[in-house]
Amino acid sequence: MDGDLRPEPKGGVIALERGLSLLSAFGNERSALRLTDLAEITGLNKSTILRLCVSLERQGFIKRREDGWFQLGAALFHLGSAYQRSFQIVDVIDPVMQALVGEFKECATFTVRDGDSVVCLHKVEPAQGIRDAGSSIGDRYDLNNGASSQVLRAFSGEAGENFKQIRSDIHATSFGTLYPDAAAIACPLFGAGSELLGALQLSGPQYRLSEDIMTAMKQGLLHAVAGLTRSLGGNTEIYRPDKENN
Amino acid sequence: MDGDLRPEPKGGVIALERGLSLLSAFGNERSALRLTDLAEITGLNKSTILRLCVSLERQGFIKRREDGWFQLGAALFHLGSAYQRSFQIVDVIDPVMQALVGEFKECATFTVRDGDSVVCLHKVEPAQGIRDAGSSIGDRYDLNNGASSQVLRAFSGEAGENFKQIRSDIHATSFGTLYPDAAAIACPLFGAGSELLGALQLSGPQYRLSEDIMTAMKQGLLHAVAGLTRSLGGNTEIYRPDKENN
DNA sequence: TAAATTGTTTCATTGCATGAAACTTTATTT
DNA sequence: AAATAAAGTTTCATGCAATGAAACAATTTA
Repeated sequence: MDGDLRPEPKGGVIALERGLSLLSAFGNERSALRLTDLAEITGLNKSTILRLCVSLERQGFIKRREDGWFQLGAALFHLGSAYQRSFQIVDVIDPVMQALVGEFKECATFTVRDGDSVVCLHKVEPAQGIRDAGSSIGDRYDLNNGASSQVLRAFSGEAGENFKQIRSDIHATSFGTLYPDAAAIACPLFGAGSELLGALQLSGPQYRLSEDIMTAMKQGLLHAVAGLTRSLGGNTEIYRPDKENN
Repeated sequence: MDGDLRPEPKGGVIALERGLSLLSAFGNERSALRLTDLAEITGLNKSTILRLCVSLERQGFIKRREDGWFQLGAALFHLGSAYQRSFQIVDVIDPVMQALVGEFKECATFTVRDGDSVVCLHKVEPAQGIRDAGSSIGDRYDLNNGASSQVLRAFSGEAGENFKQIRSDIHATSFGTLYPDAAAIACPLFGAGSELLGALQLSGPQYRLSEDIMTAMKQGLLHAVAGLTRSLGGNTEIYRPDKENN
């Protein structure tokens, strides 16, 4: 990073992007940063950072602790929650996910597609013990080969034999794709207009997920999704395995 | 609003604050806004908004749909989640809150103080039925007279007879304070350094919360909090009803 | 005590954010 | 369908405000 994030294509406001880059500096694990850290990460001049932070703090996007460390502000949490709430689905699927987790004692995640990335909108974890600690709420990563990503890609109409297969199976599985000893199974959730809303996934350590259990999970997921689709006003019989963008 | 949000005190970056004000425009219920809406709410010139939005979108803080409507972007959700995660407590208290909700079939909320406002960091709702639909995750409001606020104020050392009482009771109740037919009971949660972390609250419709039940809830809460305080490395006997800032 | 690191303030320079105006597109009214 | 209104977009001259080097203060390390 060289702090030279002047809008490449054109248009845009440099000062704003610099301010946003300060916020994004917190996105990776570190929950508190010092002025110097921010300068290193963003490549901005310290004077500039200080000035930008005055504005960020005034609007609640950042908070400077008494010891001088910077932290994210409550405004972000507020807006982040608003973002999640804008997908009204979450409230509806939460109980269903709770039930699935209760039944299978494995993690359930609900992800949506956002461009070429995946956002984990919701996650329900089993009470305790070894579990999939992969993606957690709020995570955002590029589409990959995990079960959920596969589903999201397949039902966005991506071309390819495997995606065709996933569309006709109405589910995808993955074994050790992202984490060597994890396995997952996912299926799509459709809304009223038969449009893809997201992917519902169950995942856990491979050694616990025998073929029998995976089959049971598949049925559990498909059943759950059928119920959801119905309560979301969609038609349960809308899978069109042949639809494919080219 | 007149769009004239030039930094009052001094310092700060106008362009940045304008950009942030665009984000904040979504904070109140409306999950999608048109250009004109944004112009009305923020008082900014449409050209300016468009330019700012280029940057906001480039960094994922906003998303413009194909139909031209603006929505919050995934980056906010990501950072909002990071904010929540920075309070490591949430993971620890969630199972406890789940248990409380399971036992009493009423809503549990965990709130923290942020300056003169309260942020709802976590909420667990009973499976179904009538329930407290008051504050939900991500909400942020001024300190008020609800049970949680009272607790947060009392254990921040606020002066006053009632706060003194709350400190010695180690809990506060409220009946119809915020919503005419709701009632709530809350108690403080302390961390390792005996510092106030936040308030844990149970709330529901008054008609269901008889005196007996409130007593049971009080015991449930105090028991839960004692366990939490222990697992957070704190001393269970740290309540100092006499400590008071003046 | 010196040296190094981090945080803060100032200020002259000019880069870039700005908004009016002109224009296109979409909706609403007649 | 024509006329009108409303919403969205692009352009560009102007001057305001964002900038970063430098000087300074406050800390930490040697």
